[in-house]
Amino acid sequence: MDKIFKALASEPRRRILHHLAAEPMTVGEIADNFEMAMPSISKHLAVLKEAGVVREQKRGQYVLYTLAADRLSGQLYDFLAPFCDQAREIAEARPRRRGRE
Amino acid sequence: MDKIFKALASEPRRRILHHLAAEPMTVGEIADNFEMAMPSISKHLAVLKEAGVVREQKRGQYVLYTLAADRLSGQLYDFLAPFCDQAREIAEARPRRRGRE
DNA sequence: TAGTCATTTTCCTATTTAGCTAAATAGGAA
DNA sequence: TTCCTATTTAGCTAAATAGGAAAATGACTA
Repeated sequence: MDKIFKALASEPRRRILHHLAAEPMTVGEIADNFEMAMPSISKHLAVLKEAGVVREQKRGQYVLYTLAADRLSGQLYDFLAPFCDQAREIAEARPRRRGRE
Repeated sequence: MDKIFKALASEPRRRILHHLAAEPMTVGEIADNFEMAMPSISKHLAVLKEAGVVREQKRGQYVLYTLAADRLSGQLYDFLAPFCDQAREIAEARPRRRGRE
């Protein structure tokens, strides 16, 4: 739970998620939308991946990043569950995935 | 949107929210549940208040802090809306409050 | 008034984080 | 192999953050 909030506590990282919501993209394509240098984007992606909210696929020399919207919303519903009835219902209705963190 | 994620990106602050979910508490009562010194708790509460997820009421020399669960969940649903249909429905159904940022 | 209690503010230090450039890694093409 | 492109890693500096101790504020009590 710590990782996801640390990951989301960054405007550039939240912007990256919005870009990935449109379609999966390579690091370079993402970087084209930012002023930031590519290594910085790469590190932001590593943080998002560590938090489980994006997935990466090696495509030859490219790395394609995909939004894991289910993990993003799932973790936030889990967090909200103790504070909000609707979130608790949603969280409980969600299939619990095994293994992945 | 930045303030709330910065606020939640701290385990002590998330623990404080859980305590306040049970009942409103003074700074001292909250601090009794932590190893941390009271000034540190006070500063964490200021961050949470700035993010709009707790409210404070002066009670003589005491300050009573209350969880603003509606603001907490409301902001997270707003964030999730672009990523999750259920969140979008909930966010749109919520009465938009004016003025309070 | 002085004294006490609850809380916040100030000031300080240690740690973490963000961003950069340069170098390293790895895949594809010639 | 060599070259080129995409991405990550390393190393650095500047800025932000967390926490503590001590001082300041504000409210109640004797």
